[in-house]
Amino acid sequence: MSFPTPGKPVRGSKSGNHLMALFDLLGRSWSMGIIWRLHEGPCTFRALQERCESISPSTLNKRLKELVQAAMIKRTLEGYALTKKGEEIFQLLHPLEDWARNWAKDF
Amino acid sequence: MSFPTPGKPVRGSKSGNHLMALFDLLGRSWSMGIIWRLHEGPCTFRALQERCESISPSTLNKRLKELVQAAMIKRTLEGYALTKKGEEIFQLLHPLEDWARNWAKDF
DNA sequence: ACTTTTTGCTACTTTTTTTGTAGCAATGCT
DNA sequence: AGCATTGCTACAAAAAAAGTAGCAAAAAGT
Repeated sequence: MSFPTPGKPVRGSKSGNHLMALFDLLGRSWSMGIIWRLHEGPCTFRALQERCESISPSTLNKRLKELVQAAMIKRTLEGYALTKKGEEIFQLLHPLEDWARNWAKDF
Repeated sequence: MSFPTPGKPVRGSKSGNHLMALFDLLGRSWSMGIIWRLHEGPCTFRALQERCESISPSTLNKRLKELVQAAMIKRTLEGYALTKKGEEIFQLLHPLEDWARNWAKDF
């Protein structure tokens, strides 16, 4: 199993532009949700599945493998956890929360 | 055609948590890429298709309709363009570019 | 006014992703 | 030993995305 690798063709860039590779990775179902939920703390596969409310084990497994390969998630004695890079991505996504709150008002 | 609406069930939240709705929307293929490319300036459907390098018209059309409904994109005399909200989202995504550059070094 | 080009799609089929459900092997607890 | 929990895998079904062709409307050119 592979993940959208910078330097290889990805969605949005035949030459594998790094940003497009990142968009391809984060733009898969549940990617951002998993990172978000994992930030609450390391946890087991099954617990993570529950945090996500409705993810199937097959999808969770696939996404986890990709994110591990992409160095955003690692396995620890306490289960799956964000790496330093994963934590950084979380911090970059963080501002979306407030923005989304505001955005939601219009619906 | 509908988009992940805050307040209604979305991927990651049965109650439609606004952030999960946003993740659902942005986490569809090409969503972030389209926003990114549109920031270069308003343009026509066909031109946007070329900016995206490899998007199919059916997917582009679907994504555009969703993003228009989500108030991130509007139609103008010059073609499709980011709205104020779309521009804000772009600004929030912007830091990902530098991060991705760095991340890419490890592959 | 009429031809040509460009534009914004739609229609349709194929391929890929995601979902949903069942369940099994490994580990740990009692 | 027996039972519960964990981390998955297998498989089928549904949904999303890709790929290709082409048409109707508008714009541009002559």
